[in-house]
Amino acid sequence: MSQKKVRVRFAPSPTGGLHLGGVRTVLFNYLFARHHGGEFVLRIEDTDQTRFVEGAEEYILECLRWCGLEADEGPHKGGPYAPYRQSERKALYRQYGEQLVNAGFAYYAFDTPEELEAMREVEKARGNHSPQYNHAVRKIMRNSLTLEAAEVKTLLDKGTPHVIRIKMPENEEVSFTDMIRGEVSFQTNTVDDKVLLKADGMPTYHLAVVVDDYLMKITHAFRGEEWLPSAPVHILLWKYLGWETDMPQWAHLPLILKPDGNGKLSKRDGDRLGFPVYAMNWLDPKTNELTKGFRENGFLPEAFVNMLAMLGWNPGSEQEIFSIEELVQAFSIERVHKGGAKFDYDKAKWFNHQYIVKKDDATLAKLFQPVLTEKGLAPEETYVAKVTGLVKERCHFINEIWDHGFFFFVRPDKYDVDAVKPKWTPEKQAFFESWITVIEALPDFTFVSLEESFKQLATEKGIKPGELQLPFRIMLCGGKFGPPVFVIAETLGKEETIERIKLALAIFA
RNA sequence: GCCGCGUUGGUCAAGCGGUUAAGACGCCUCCCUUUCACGGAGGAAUGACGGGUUCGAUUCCCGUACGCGGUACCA
Repeated sequence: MSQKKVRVRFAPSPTGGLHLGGVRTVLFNYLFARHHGGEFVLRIEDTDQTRFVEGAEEYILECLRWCGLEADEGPHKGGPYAPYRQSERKALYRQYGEQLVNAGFAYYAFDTPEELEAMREVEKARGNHSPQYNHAVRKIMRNSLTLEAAEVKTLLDKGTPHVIRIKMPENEEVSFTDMIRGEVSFQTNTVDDKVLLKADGMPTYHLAVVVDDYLMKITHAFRGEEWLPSAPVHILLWKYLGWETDMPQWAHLPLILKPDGNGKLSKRDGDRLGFPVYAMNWLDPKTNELTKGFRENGFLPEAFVNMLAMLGWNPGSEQEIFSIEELVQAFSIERVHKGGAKFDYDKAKWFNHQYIVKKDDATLAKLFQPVLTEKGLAPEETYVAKVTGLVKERCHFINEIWDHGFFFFVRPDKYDVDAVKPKWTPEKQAFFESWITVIEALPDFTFVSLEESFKQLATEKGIKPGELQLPFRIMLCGGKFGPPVFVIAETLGKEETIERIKLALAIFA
């Protein structure tokens, strides 16, 4: 066992919003690094210039910040292995491609896109379902393996567009031990000669990921399961570049699947089923299309992170609610489940509810403030906090504080009269009229004294207090909801309570 | 098609050769509350299929099925 310091990396390509699954990959990286006292680096894999999206990198950074999963090194703060954007490391890669060519592990290929297309057509016509540029095909294409050395030199000297491809060996088995799946192996014959360096001089993911993981001294590489099929290319590259002993340990994370049916969860599913898929709102600068995020939907980052941790990983105990510190403590990559997990929004809501209930009222009130502001309301902070404390038990989201407590801020604009009228009597009307005078004179306006006087007067008038409580609730809230009535009254205060009783009495009569 | 990975209730999942096959979400019933929620007590519901190996398979092996992923000068 080497004693190398653990270094992991999250390497997104900045092409859009950050998906749930991406955040989970970040999380697992982060937890693993912290658990082992290692470092977590953020590397931007922007080698495909045609897919560059304005603002995507900033968005990713902001997501990590919101989730509390910030990287120790990255384009935002530099570090000993800067730069952390592959586009800024462009000059680095070519030498490794050439080293590979010189060692006979790779070759120059001059085929034009048209020639490639023609080859595929021919292959398809021959019944080849998905033509590959492989050990057989490379023998009939235009590359440094088939061309005369002198011609290759001329072509190169003239600056002819070309790529560098890996030369996959024939009849070999490549295997490695995945931290989650155990031994995984591939036959090299089934893998094609992947492009390593593109005609524009940029490396492909395949080259860049191994060069940068090596240069950045990455010890453990976690990525989605969709990368498993190209693992043999990467393994071979580590070997061919002579870095085999420094190769990181791999772990291919299971996918997050859509709740209904099968397949990878996509933002489309979110739109379709009515829940967010991205961490935060993402506005596509090209299409102007807005994709909803967990943050804007009223999720607390701790809840979001906790929920994600339990999707594909479990501690082996019955504990489900974990602070980030507890996660760091408990996390182990071996306990990551192999199979994909269907995303369950109801469970996500449950997690958020747990955290809302736990969170202190003042903080919650602050997060809720924007909703109030948007409605043109500006109640006192302490009042908002008090209300929040009263209703949070029934909220799954921050925004729901309004749904469950709006009547603390505005008078009801409609009443559930159907719940009152059928059983309304002049006696009940009289009860409330006289109770107003009773509470007006109350020395203290607390839910205890309110309830006492309410029940006492009801008994005096020969009405069961229970029959009066629902009408009273509707007077204050407009409907059958909310915290205990007398607590509502106390919170509203004497004046407002009396006013609402009078207003409602006029309607009930 | 080919290659790879996977498969325990509706969902997340524990288990690592002998269990009444945990727990959570959701659902249902009841209690609490003359609102709703929280809380509490119950309930229904699970090892894809077929072969082995074994005294004994959810657990190990092999097939099959199904699902997913990959099969680009995208990551």
